[in-house]
Amino acid sequence: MAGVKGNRRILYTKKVLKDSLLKLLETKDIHQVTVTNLCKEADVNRGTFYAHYKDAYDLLESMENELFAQVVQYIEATPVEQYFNSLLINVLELIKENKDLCKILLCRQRDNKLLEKLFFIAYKAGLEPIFKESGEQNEAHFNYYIKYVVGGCIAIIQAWLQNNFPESTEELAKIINSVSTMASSYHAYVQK
Amino acid sequence: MAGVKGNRRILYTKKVLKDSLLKLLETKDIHQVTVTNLCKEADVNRGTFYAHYKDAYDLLESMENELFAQVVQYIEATPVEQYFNSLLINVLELIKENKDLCKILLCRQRDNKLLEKLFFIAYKAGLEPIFKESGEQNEAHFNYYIKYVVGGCIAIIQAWLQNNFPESTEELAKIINSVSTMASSYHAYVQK
DNA sequence: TATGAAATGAACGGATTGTCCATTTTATAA
DNA sequence: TTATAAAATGGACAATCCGTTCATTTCATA
Repeated sequence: MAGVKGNRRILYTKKVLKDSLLKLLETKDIHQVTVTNLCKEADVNRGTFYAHYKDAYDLLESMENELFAQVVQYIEATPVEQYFNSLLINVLELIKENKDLCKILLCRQRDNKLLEKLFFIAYKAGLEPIFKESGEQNEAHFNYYIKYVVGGCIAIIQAWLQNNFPESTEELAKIINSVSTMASSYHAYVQK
Repeated sequence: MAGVKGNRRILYTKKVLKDSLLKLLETKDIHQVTVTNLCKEADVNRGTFYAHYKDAYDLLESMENELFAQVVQYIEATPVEQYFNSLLINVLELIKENKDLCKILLCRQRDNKLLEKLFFIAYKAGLEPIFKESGEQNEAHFNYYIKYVVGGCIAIIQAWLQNNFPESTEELAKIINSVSTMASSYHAYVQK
C-alpha cells in the first residue's frame, strides 16, 4: 500500500534538525537554543519538530544515544582481547568522524555518560580478570582503581579532541595503552 | 554616611537564593529551573534577583566561583610538598561540607572546570619537577599523562561523592595517593 | 498515478522573560 | 534614637517562547 511509515522524508527532517543543532551549538550553549530558533535555522516547521522530539535536550540526547548504539555495536563485534587495540581505534575513529558532536558531549556539556559507560564496560572486562588473579581482597579499592583508569582515559581523549587530533588514532591508542598500562600500574597499586 | 553598600541584606538575599537553587536542583535539572520558580521558593522579588544575577545559570556559576576561590586560598596557603597531604584533605573536607553543590557541579552537570582547574595547578606543580628530572623529552606525552592523572583523581572523587562518602577524607586521600602514586606509575610510563 | 503519511502555516492560550517605576523596608552612620 | 540612602517590593509592560490544535499542502512509495 502507499503512504508507508518511515519515509526518507523523516530521515531528512531529523538529519537537518541534527545538523542545525550542531551549527547553533557552535556559538551558543544548549540552554540558549530555543526550538523556534532551531526550526528557523533548519527551515522546518515547529510543529514538525514536536512531532519527533520533546525539546532541544531531547534531540541532543537522541544524538548521543545513536552514537552510543554505534559503539555498543563495535563492542559486541569485538573479542575482549582486542579491546585495547582494534576496538579502541574504532572508537577513536568514530569520535573523529563525529567531532562536532563529541566536542559538545565530551568537552562542553561534560555529559560523560557516553564514553564512561563504554569504558566502564571495556575496563571492567579487561581488568576484572587481573583483579581476580591478583588475590587482592579489597573490592572497594579495586572499583576506585577502575574509575581512576576510566576517568584518566576520558581525560586524554578530551584533550585530544579539544586540540583537534594532533595525533593519529593509532598513535593515541598507543599513548593510552602506555599511560594506563593496566598490568604495570595496577601491579604497582596492589603492591602497596 | 548612611545607606552604605554591601549590607547584610544583600548577603541574606544572595544566601537564600543560593539555598533555594540547591533545593530546586534536588528534583529538577538546571535547565528546568525558572527564575520565577526560584524566586517563589526563595520568597524574593523577581526584580531583586535580576539586580544580582543574569539568570539561574549565572547564579550557579557564581556559586562555583566562590567554591573555587576557597580552594585557591587553600592552595596559596599550602607549600607544594603538602599538596598531596594537607591540601588534598582540606579540599576533600570542603567538598564534604558543600556536598549538595558539589554533587551538582561534579556529578550531575559535569562541569568539571572547578576541580580540573584545581588539580591541574596541583599536579602541574607536583609532577613538573619529576618530569624535568626524568630527562624525558616528549612534552606532549607528559601533558597527556597529567590529564590522565587529573581525570583519574576527579573520577575517584566523583564516585566517593556519589556514594555519600563511604571513606573518611583521610582514607580517601590515602587511596588517591596510592592509586596515582606519581613516582611509580609515571616511572613505569617513562620506562616504555 | 493514487494514496496516505508527513510537513506546512497559522492560530491559540499560557507561561516566562527582562525591564520599568513608584513605594516600602531596613541597615547603617551620625 | 534618628535621618538617610541603599536595597527590596509589588505591580505592570511588551516581547518571546512554549506546546498544542487543525485544515491544508507536499511528496515518497506501492
